[in-house]
Amino acid sequence: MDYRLKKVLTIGAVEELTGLSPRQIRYYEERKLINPKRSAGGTRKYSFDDVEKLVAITEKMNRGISTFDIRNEAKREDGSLKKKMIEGQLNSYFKRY
Amino acid sequence: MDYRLKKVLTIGAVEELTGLSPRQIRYYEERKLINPKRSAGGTRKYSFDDVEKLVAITEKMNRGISTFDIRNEAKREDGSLKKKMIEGQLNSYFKRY
DNA sequence: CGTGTAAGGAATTCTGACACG
DNA sequence: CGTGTAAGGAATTCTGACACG
Repeated sequence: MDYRLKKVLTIGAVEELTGLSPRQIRYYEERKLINPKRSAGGTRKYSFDDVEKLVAITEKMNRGISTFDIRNEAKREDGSLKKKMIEGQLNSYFKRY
Repeated sequence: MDYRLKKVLTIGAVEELTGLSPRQIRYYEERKLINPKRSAGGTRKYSFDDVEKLVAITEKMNRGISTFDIRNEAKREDGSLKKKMIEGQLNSYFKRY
């Protein structure tokens, strides 16, 4: 019903809206961070909600958080947020030095 | 900004959302009832707003109103609504008998 | 781990035209 | 007038793999 949840966007549209490459978008799907539908022919279909999730994912990736941790964060929906933030900081640290 | 105005849907998505054929969708564009954008490669890109317009157009077509009159209606934004409704009834009449 | 890329194929869309009415 | 369809081509997307690190 809500436009935000309609799975109608092609990967090209998502690419344009998020700035991410198709490779990254497909990879985040492989890591279960997003869950597009498929057309009868097999092409992926995303929602604007997926686009928003990808933007949030991108921010976390930039902070050095792994797809694995992002996945867990998403599942816990929040929970031990502080612990995760520290992990993020640590990951970020090891990446930079 | 608003999802409703983003030109990101392919004609296939619009087909699915409206139930119209690609032929019909392209024809309504030719008659200036909608105005999709184009990708760099030339594929049409529609918004959810376009989808809503198409649904409204479909209703009017079913009442026997011509694309020409629908176009005028859209331009006047309302105006002589009664007159138009009568025209619609007449068109509908001639189509049915 | 996260992402780029070349490869070959399949799905999607495009245009212009003929058809019917 | 409004819409279907076959035709040929171009744009878009898909998967699996190799590469780098």
